[in-house]
Amino acid sequence: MKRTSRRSDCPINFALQAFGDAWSLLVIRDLMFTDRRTYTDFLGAEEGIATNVLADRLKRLQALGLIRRRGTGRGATYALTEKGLDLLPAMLELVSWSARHDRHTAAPPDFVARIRRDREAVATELRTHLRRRHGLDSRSRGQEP
Amino acid sequence: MKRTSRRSDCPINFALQAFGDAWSLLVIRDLMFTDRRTYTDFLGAEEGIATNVLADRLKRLQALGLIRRRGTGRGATYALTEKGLDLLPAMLELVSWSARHDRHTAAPPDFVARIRRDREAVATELRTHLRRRHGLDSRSRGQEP
DNA sequence: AGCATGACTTGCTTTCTGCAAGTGACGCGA
DNA sequence: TCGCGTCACTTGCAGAAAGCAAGTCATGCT
Repeated sequence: MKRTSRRSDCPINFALQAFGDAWSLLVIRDLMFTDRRTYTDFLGAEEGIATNVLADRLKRLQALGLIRRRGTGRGATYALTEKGLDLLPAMLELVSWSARHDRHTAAPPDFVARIRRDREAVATELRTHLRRRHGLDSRSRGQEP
Repeated sequence: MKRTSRRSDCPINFALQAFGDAWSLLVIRDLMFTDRRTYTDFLGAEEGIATNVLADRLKRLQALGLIRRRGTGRGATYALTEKGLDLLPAMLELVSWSARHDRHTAAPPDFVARIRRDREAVATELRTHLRRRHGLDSRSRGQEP
Protein backbone atom coordinates (compact mmCIF):
# COMPACT_ATOMS: atom_id res chain seq x y z
CA MET A 1 0.00 0.00 0.00
CA LYS A 2 1.08 3.58 -0.55
CA ARG A 3 1.11 4.13 3.20
CA THR A 4 2.69 7.53 3.04
CA SER A 5 -0.05 9.58 1.44
CA ARG A 6 -3.78 9.62 1.91
CA ARG A 7 -5.48 8.06 -1.06
CA SER A 8 -8.87 9.63 -0.48
CA ASP A 9 -11.21 10.89 2.23
CA CYS A 10 -13.55 7.94 1.89
CA PRO A 11 -14.17 6.42 5.30
CA ILE A 12 -13.59 2.88 4.08
CA ASN A 13 -10.31 4.00 2.61
CA PHE A 14 -9.40 5.67 5.89
CA ALA A 15 -9.95 2.41 7.73
CA LEU A 16 -7.92 0.50 5.15
CA GLN A 17 -5.03 2.89 5.37
CA ALA A 18 -5.05 2.47 9.14
CA PHE A 19 -5.28 -1.32 9.36
CA GLY A 20 -5.84 -2.65 5.86
CA ASP A 21 -3.22 -5.36 5.90
CA ALA A 22 -2.94 -8.97 6.85
CA TRP A 23 -1.68 -8.49 10.41
CA SER A 24 -2.80 -5.30 12.15
CA LEU A 25 -6.25 -6.55 13.06
CA LEU A 26 -4.77 -9.68 14.60
CA VAL A 27 -2.95 -7.53 17.13
CA ILE A 28 -6.17 -5.68 17.85
CA ARG A 29 -7.94 -9.03 18.15
CA ASP A 30 -5.33 -10.29 20.62
CA LEU A 31 -5.80 -7.20 22.75
CA MET A 32 -9.58 -7.39 22.53
CA PHE A 33 -10.34 -11.06 22.88
CA THR A 34 -7.29 -12.73 24.41
CA ASP A 35 -4.81 -12.13 27.19
CA ARG A 36 -1.88 -11.53 24.92
CA ARG A 37 -0.23 -8.26 25.85
CA THR A 38 3.52 -8.53 25.28
CA TYR A 39 5.69 -8.73 22.20
CA THR A 40 6.37 -12.43 22.63
CA ASP A 41 2.70 -13.06 23.34
CA PHE A 42 1.85 -11.65 19.92
CA LEU A 43 4.65 -13.61 18.30
CA GLY A 44 3.23 -16.74 19.89
CA ALA A 45 -0.21 -16.34 18.34
CA GLU A 46 -1.25 -19.18 16.10
CA GLU A 47 -0.96 -17.26 12.84
CA GLY A 48 2.79 -16.79 13.23
CA ILE A 49 3.54 -13.17 12.47
CA ALA A 50 7.18 -12.45 11.58
CA THR A 51 9.10 -10.58 14.24
CA ASN A 52 10.07 -7.61 12.05
CA VAL A 53 6.53 -7.26 10.76
CA LEU A 54 5.20 -7.34 14.31
CA ALA A 55 7.62 -4.62 15.38
CA ASP A 56 6.52 -2.52 12.44
CA ARG A 57 2.80 -3.02 13.09
CA LEU A 58 3.14 -2.18 16.76
CA LYS A 59 4.87 1.05 15.80
CA ARG A 60 2.24 1.90 13.21
CA LEU A 61 -0.70 1.14 15.46
CA GLN A 62 0.87 3.24 18.18
CA ALA A 63 1.56 6.10 15.79
CA LEU A 64 -2.08 5.98 14.71
CA GLY A 65 -3.22 5.96 18.31
CA LEU A 66 -4.98 2.60 18.21
CA ILE A 67 -2.76 1.05 20.87
CA ARG A 68 -0.21 2.29 23.35
CA ARG A 69 2.76 0.79 25.10
CA ARG A 70 2.69 0.57 28.88
CA GLY A 71 5.87 0.17 30.89
CA THR A 72 9.31 -0.02 29.43
CA GLY A 73 11.93 -2.52 28.37
CA ARG A 74 11.60 -6.01 29.68
CA GLY A 75 8.01 -6.26 30.88
CA ALA A 76 6.40 -3.84 28.45
CA THR A 77 2.82 -4.53 27.51
CA TYR A 78 0.47 -3.10 24.94
CA ALA A 79 -3.06 -1.91 25.53
CA LEU A 80 -5.93 -0.55 23.49
CA THR A 81 -6.64 3.16 23.38
CA GLU A 82 -10.16 4.53 23.13
CA LYS A 83 -9.69 4.76 19.38
CA GLY A 84 -8.68 1.12 19.23
CA LEU A 85 -11.48 0.09 21.51
CA ASP A 86 -13.91 1.88 19.22
CA LEU A 87 -13.26 -0.86 16.69
CA LEU A 88 -15.14 -3.30 18.89
CA PRO A 89 -18.48 -3.10 17.03
CA ALA A 90 -16.75 -3.60 13.69
CA MET A 91 -14.81 -6.54 15.10
CA LEU A 92 -18.00 -8.13 16.36
CA GLU A 93 -19.55 -7.79 12.92
CA LEU A 94 -16.51 -9.40 11.36
CA VAL A 95 -16.76 -12.27 13.81
CA SER A 96 -20.41 -12.68 12.96
CA TRP A 97 -19.69 -12.62 9.23
CA SER A 98 -16.87 -15.14 9.44
CA ALA A 99 -18.85 -17.43 11.69
CA ARG A 100 -21.64 -17.41 9.15
CA HIS A 101 -19.47 -18.11 6.15
CA ASP A 102 -16.63 -20.23 7.47
CA ARG A 103 -17.55 -23.84 7.87
CA HIS A 104 -14.55 -24.44 10.12
CA THR A 105 -14.76 -21.35 12.25
CA ALA A 106 -13.46 -21.46 15.78
CA ALA A 107 -15.85 -18.72 16.87
CA PRO A 108 -17.75 -19.99 19.93
CA PRO A 109 -21.35 -20.58 18.76
CA ASP A 110 -22.92 -19.11 21.87
CA PHE A 111 -20.82 -15.99 21.60
CA VAL A 112 -21.86 -15.59 17.97
CA ALA A 113 -25.48 -16.20 18.89
CA ARG A 114 -25.29 -13.53 21.55
CA ILE A 115 -23.73 -11.06 19.13
CA ARG A 116 -26.62 -11.61 16.72
CA ARG A 117 -29.38 -11.56 19.28
CA ASP A 118 -28.08 -8.83 21.53
CA ARG A 119 -25.37 -6.96 19.74
CA GLU A 120 -25.82 -3.79 21.72
CA ALA A 121 -25.61 -5.52 25.08
CA VAL A 122 -22.59 -7.60 24.12
CA ALA A 123 -20.79 -4.51 22.87
CA THR A 124 -21.57 -2.51 25.96
CA GLU A 125 -20.57 -5.27 28.30
CA LEU A 126 -17.34 -6.08 26.50
CA ARG A 127 -16.51 -2.42 26.20
CA THR A 128 -16.82 -1.92 29.94
CA HIS A 129 -14.76 -4.99 30.60
CA LEU A 130 -12.05 -3.88 28.17
CA ARG A 131 -11.94 -0.32 29.42
CA ARG A 132 -11.11 -1.73 32.80
CA ARG A 133 -8.51 -4.17 31.57
CA HIS A 134 -6.80 -1.63 29.38
CA GLY A 135 -6.72 1.14 31.92
CA LEU A 136 -9.30 3.35 30.23
CA ASP A 137 -11.97 3.54 32.90
CA SER A 138 -12.39 6.43 35.33
CA ARG A 139 -10.85 4.61 38.27
CA SER A 140 -7.43 4.02 36.81
CA ARG A 141 -7.29 6.63 34.08
CA GLY A 142 -3.97 8.41 34.08
CA GLN A 143 -2.42 6.30 36.79
CA GLU A 144 -0.21 4.13 34.61
CA PRO A 145 2.69 5.03 32.27
CA MET B 1 0.30 -12.68 3.51
CA LYS B 2 0.60 -16.42 3.23
CA ARG B 3 -2.48 -16.52 1.03
CA THR B 4 -2.14 -20.13 0.10
CA SER B 5 -2.81 -21.79 3.42
CA ARG B 6 -5.22 -21.09 6.23
CA ARG B 7 -3.37 -19.55 9.13
CA SER B 8 -5.95 -20.38 11.78
CA ASP B 9 -9.66 -20.88 12.35
CA CYS B 10 -10.06 -17.59 14.19
CA PRO B 11 -12.93 -15.64 12.66
CA ILE B 12 -10.94 -12.42 12.50
CA ASN B 13 -8.20 -14.28 10.70
CA PHE B 14 -10.77 -15.75 8.31
CA ALA B 15 -11.96 -12.26 7.43
CA LEU B 16 -8.38 -11.06 6.96
CA GLN B 17 -7.49 -13.92 4.67
CA ALA B 18 -10.55 -13.11 2.60
CA PHE B 19 -10.12 -9.33 2.27
CA GLY B 20 -7.25 -8.29 4.54
CA ASP B 21 -5.40 -6.13 2.08
CA ALA B 22 -5.37 -2.56 0.93
CA TRP B 23 -7.76 -2.90 -2.00
CA SER B 24 -10.38 -5.64 -1.71
CA LEU B 25 -12.73 -3.68 0.49
CA LEU B 26 -12.62 -0.74 -1.90
CA VAL B 27 -14.15 -2.94 -4.58
CA ILE B 28 -16.81 -4.05 -2.11
CA ARG B 29 -17.36 -0.42 -1.18
CA ASP B 30 -17.78 0.55 -4.81
CA LEU B 31 -20.38 -2.15 -5.29
CA MET B 32 -22.14 -1.26 -2.06
CA PHE B 33 -22.16 2.50 -2.03
CA THR B 34 -21.50 3.70 -5.56
CA ASP B 35 -22.61 2.91 -9.10
CA ARG B 36 -19.28 1.55 -10.19
CA ARG B 37 -19.79 -1.88 -11.72
CA THR B 38 -17.29 -2.38 -14.55
CA TYR B 39 -13.56 -2.92 -14.65
CA THR B 40 -12.84 0.60 -15.85
CA ASP B 41 -15.26 1.99 -13.28
CA PHE B 42 -13.16 0.44 -10.54
CA LEU B 43 -9.97 1.66 -12.15
CA GLY B 44 -11.44 5.13 -12.17
CA ALA B 45 -12.05 5.25 -8.44
CA GLU B 46 -10.22 8.01 -6.64
CA GLU B 47 -7.73 5.75 -4.88
CA GLY B 48 -6.19 4.60 -8.14
CA ILE B 49 -5.82 0.86 -7.95
CA ALA B 50 -3.30 -0.62 -10.37
CA THR B 51 -4.83 -2.56 -13.24
CA ASN B 52 -3.05 -5.84 -12.52
CA VAL B 53 -3.94 -5.66 -8.86
CA LEU B 54 -7.56 -4.96 -9.72
CA ALA B 55 -7.67 -7.98 -12.03
CA ASP B 56 -6.21 -10.12 -9.27
CA ARG B 57 -8.63 -8.87 -6.63
CA LEU B 58 -11.65 -9.37 -8.84
CA LYS B 59 -10.54 -12.95 -9.40
CA ARG B 60 -9.95 -13.55 -5.71
CA LEU B 61 -13.22 -12.02 -4.60
CA GLN B 62 -15.04 -14.09 -7.17
CA ALA B 63 -13.26 -17.26 -6.13
CA LEU B 64 -14.25 -16.54 -2.55
CA GLY B 65 -17.83 -15.94 -3.59
CA LEU B 66 -18.05 -12.34 -2.43
CA ILE B 67 -18.78 -10.99 -5.90
CA ARG B 68 -19.72 -12.44 -9.26
CA ARG B 69 -19.30 -11.37 -12.83
CA ARG B 70 -22.40 -10.78 -14.89
CA GLY B 71 -22.29 -10.84 -18.65
CA THR B 72 -19.19 -11.50 -20.67
CA GLY B 73 -16.43 -9.69 -22.48
CA ARG B 74 -17.06 -6.10 -23.38
CA GLY B 75 -19.90 -5.00 -21.14
CA ALA B 76 -19.25 -7.25 -18.17
CA THR B 77 -20.26 -5.95 -14.78
CA TYR B 78 -19.65 -7.14 -11.27
CA ALA B 79 -22.23 -7.57 -8.54
CA LEU B 80 -22.30 -8.55 -4.90
CA THR B 81 -23.30 -12.02 -3.86
CA GLU B 82 -25.21 -12.71 -0.64
CA LYS B 83 -21.92 -13.41 1.04
CA GLY B 84 -20.56 -10.08 -0.07
CA LEU B 85 -23.73 -8.29 0.86
CA ASP B 86 -23.46 -9.81 4.33
CA LEU B 87 -20.50 -7.52 4.90
CA LEU B 88 -22.84 -4.54 4.98
CA PRO B 89 -23.10 -4.30 8.80
CA ALA B 90 -19.32 -4.49 9.15
CA MET B 91 -18.90 -1.85 6.48
CA LEU B 92 -21.33 0.45 8.25
CA GLU B 93 -19.36 0.06 11.46
CA LEU B 94 -16.16 0.89 9.64
CA VAL B 95 -17.78 3.99 8.20
CA SER B 96 -18.90 4.99 11.65
CA TRP B 97 -15.45 4.40 13.11
CA SER B 98 -13.66 6.35 10.40
CA ALA B 99 -16.14 9.20 10.56
CA ARG B 100 -15.50 9.44 14.28
CA HIS B 101 -11.72 9.39 14.05
CA ASP B 102 -10.94 11.07 10.76
CA ARG B 103 -11.06 14.82 10.93
CA HIS B 104 -11.25 15.07 7.16
CA THR B 105 -13.71 12.30 6.46
CA ALA B 106 -15.94 12.54 3.42
CA ALA B 107 -18.62 10.43 5.09
CA PRO B 108 -21.91 12.35 4.87
CA PRO B 109 -22.71 13.49 8.42
CA ASP B 110 -26.39 12.68 8.19
CA PHE B 111 -25.67 9.20 6.91
CA VAL B 112 -23.28 8.64 9.80
CA ALA B 113 -25.81 10.01 12.24
CA ARG B 114 -28.45 7.63 10.88
CA ILE B 115 -26.10 4.69 11.18
CA ARG B 116 -25.51 5.52 14.83
CA ARG B 117 -29.09 6.26 15.71
CA ASP B 118 -30.80 3.59 13.67
CA ARG B 119 -28.24 1.07 12.59
CA GLU B 120 -30.71 -1.75 12.19
CA ALA B 121 -33.07 0.27 9.99
CA VAL B 122 -30.28 1.61 7.81
CA ALA B 123 -28.87 -1.88 7.34
CA THR B 124 -32.25 -3.39 6.48
CA GLU B 125 -33.12 -0.63 4.09
CA LEU B 126 -29.77 -0.64 2.32
CA ARG B 127 -29.79 -4.40 2.18
CA THR B 128 -33.14 -4.45 0.43
CA HIS B 129 -32.02 -1.79 -1.98
CA LEU B 130 -28.79 -3.63 -2.75
CA ARG B 131 -30.45 -7.02 -3.17
CA ARG B 132 -32.53 -5.47 -5.87
CA ARG B 133 -29.69 -3.68 -7.60
CA HIS B 134 -27.46 -6.73 -7.54
CA GLY B 135 -30.05 -9.20 -8.71
CA LEU B 136 -30.45 -11.01 -5.42
CA ASP B 137 -34.09 -10.39 -4.65
CA SER B 138 -36.89 -12.85 -5.32
CA ARG B 139 -38.13 -11.12 -8.44
CA SER B 140 -34.99 -11.40 -10.50
CA ARG B 141 -33.18 -14.24 -8.77
CA GLY B 142 -31.73 -16.66 -11.29
CA GLN B 143 -32.71 -14.64 -14.32
CA GLU B 144 -29.31 -13.24 -15.19
CA PRO B 145 -26.04 -14.97 -16.13
C1' DA C 1 28.80 -11.39 38.34
C1' DG C 2 26.72 -14.43 35.06
C1' DC C 3 23.22 -16.17 32.33
C1' DA C 4 18.71 -16.59 30.45
C1' DT C 5 14.92 -14.03 28.56
C1' DG C 6 12.44 -10.50 26.33
C1' DA C 7 12.11 -6.90 22.99
C1' DC C 8 13.39 -5.75 19.32
C1' DT C 9 17.05 -5.01 14.65
C1' DT C 10 19.55 -6.39 10.79
C1' DG C 11 20.38 -8.87 6.53
C1' DC C 12 18.99 -11.53 2.96
C1' DT C 13 15.65 -13.96 -0.17
C1' DT C 14 11.12 -14.35 -1.93
C1' DT C 15 6.79 -12.44 -2.99
C1' DC C 16 3.81 -8.64 -4.07
C1' DT C 17 2.74 -3.96 -5.68
C1' DG C 18 3.00 0.10 -8.92
C1' DC C 19 3.47 1.52 -13.30
C1' DA C 20 3.75 1.36 -18.31
C1' DA C 21 2.97 -0.97 -22.26
C1' DG C 22 0.81 -4.58 -24.89
C1' DT C 23 -3.06 -7.89 -26.57
C1' DG C 24 -7.29 -9.55 -28.27
C1' DA C 25 -12.21 -9.32 -28.58
C1' DC C 26 -16.35 -6.36 -29.13
C1' DG C 27 -19.14 -3.20 -31.25
C1' DC C 28 -20.03 0.86 -33.95
C1' DG C 29 -19.79 3.98 -37.88
C1' DA C 30 -18.53 4.55 -42.81
C1' DT D 1 -17.81 -5.42 -43.83
C1' DC D 2 -13.77 -3.25 -42.69
C1' DG D 3 -11.35 -0.33 -39.83
C1' DC D 4 -10.93 1.79 -35.51
C1' DG D 5 -11.53 2.89 -30.86
C1' DT D 6 -12.64 1.06 -26.41
C1' DC D 7 -12.81 -2.34 -22.85
C1' DA D 8 -11.13 -5.95 -20.12
C1' DC D 9 -7.65 -7.59 -19.10
C1' DT D 10 -1.89 -9.53 -19.44
C1' DT D 11 2.81 -9.01 -19.39
C1' DG D 12 7.26 -7.17 -17.92
C1' DC D 13 10.03 -5.03 -15.07
C1' DA D 14 11.75 -2.03 -10.80
C1' DG D 15 11.01 -1.09 -6.29
C1' DA D 16 8.70 -2.09 -1.87
C1' DA D 17 7.14 -5.17 1.57
C1' DA D 18 6.92 -9.85 3.76
C1' DG D 19 9.18 -14.07 5.48
C1' DC D 20 12.94 -16.16 7.75
C1' DA D 21 17.05 -16.58 10.50
C1' DA D 22 20.41 -14.65 13.19
C1' DG D 23 22.16 -10.97 15.99
C1' DT D 24 22.01 -7.18 19.62
C1' DC D 25 21.23 -5.22 23.89
C1' DA D 26 19.18 -4.18 28.19
C1' DT D 27 16.88 -6.38 32.27
C1' DG D 28 16.43 -9.02 36.04
C1' DC D 29 16.81 -13.34 38.49
C1' DT D 30 20.28 -16.21 41.20
